[in-house]
Amino acid sequence: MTKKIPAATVRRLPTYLRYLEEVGIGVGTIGSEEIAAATGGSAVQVRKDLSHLRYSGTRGVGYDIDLLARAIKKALGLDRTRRVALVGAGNLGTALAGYTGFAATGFDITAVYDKNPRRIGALISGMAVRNVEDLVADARIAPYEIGVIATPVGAAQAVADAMVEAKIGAILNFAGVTVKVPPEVVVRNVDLSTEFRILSYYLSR
Amino acid sequence: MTKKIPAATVRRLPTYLRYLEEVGIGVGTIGSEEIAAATGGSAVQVRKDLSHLRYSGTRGVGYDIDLLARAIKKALGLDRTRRVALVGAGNLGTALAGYTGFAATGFDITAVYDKNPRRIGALISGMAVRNVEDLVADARIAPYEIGVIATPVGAAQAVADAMVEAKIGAILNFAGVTVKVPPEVVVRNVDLSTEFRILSYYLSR
DNA sequence: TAGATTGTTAATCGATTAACAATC
DNA sequence: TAGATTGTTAATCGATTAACAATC
Repeated sequence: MTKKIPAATVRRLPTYLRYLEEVGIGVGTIGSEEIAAATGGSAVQVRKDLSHLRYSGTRGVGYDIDLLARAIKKALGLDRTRRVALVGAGNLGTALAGYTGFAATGFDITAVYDKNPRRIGALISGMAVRNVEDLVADARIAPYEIGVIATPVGAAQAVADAMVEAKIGAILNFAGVTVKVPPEVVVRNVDLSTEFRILSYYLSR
Repeated sequence: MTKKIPAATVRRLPTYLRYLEEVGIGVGTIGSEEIAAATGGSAVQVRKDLSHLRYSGTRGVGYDIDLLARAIKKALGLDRTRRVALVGAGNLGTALAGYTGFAATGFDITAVYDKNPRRIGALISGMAVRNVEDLVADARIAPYEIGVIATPVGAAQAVADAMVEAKIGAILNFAGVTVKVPPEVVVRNVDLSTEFRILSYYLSR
């Protein structure tokens, strides 16, 4: 177990990494000023964030892009592939299943599930949609680490329960409703209407 | 201009409101304890958050659901409809355009844009996809307040530039890359790979 | 009045920023 | 050595929590 990284830093490290991947790994060095400009933060904050990593930059020079990217990956546990189960084969699920791009490597969406018989068996990104009732049994054979909920509101809690039963440790919930899970399961919620409403507040001032 | 609400509170108010809408407006009162349980926070935090509103609860009783919902809506500027322009008519854009549900009322996705000639003219949720080059001119006739970027990485900055030129004040960016906009434009970023990577950190400890 | 529950003040905790030391 | 840039310490700021007063 490595040293704990502050939550705010954990949220920003992926953005830094994404930028490093964009400029291209193995292309020399980069300064905190450039990373900050590209990711919308301040240079001090970038340096403070990066100070939690095992790797340090070189004063007067900057950070070696390759080594920095590796250090961030290591710190975020991105040095291994994680199996992902996606539940919900509607428009959103289809969009998520088709998600590629360099930043998505390391997350292997192994199967897509749905409960609608019309969708079960259909092909999405080359995968035949499976019955959500098979999720727990499938996980016994090959465990999932991450579950993605891309169902309508009404189905979300049942899906979360199944994911917990399948011993999934982290859930990404797009369903627009808070799901209840045991405290050891990590949940992140992404909801369009919540985002709109937050923006609305800042528009109105 | 009303009193400023702390950023952390602004992020949570939509979740409270969503829950109130779920239990049903006009059904009596509700306690901070129940709101906390349903939204995954603590009761003190709920009360502290709600103390920023114009409306106060009743000691010994709780909050009137109807009045509380109204007060949150008012505070978030949800007492009016906002026009939304969605750019990117792929899987994700289609999913977002089809988003409905009570929480989405008040955000009127008026038009969907794309730059791919094959998609222009196609129907998405009853709207004919328009050429993204028309965005600025369209906005001159009827302004948009919010822009949603649902394009691939490569197109995102150009779309953001067009949105700024169209005088859009708030952007919801699903493109997985940080876009540069003037400081008065509010941007929120939603990115699948970033979410996966954050979850990865918590899985690895 | 007693019980329930909100609202506020102060303390603690965590995050950001300023200032500057370190060192390539 | 001088210039550039990182890394750290301390100060400030903002968010959360504890304790309790207020009041229905």
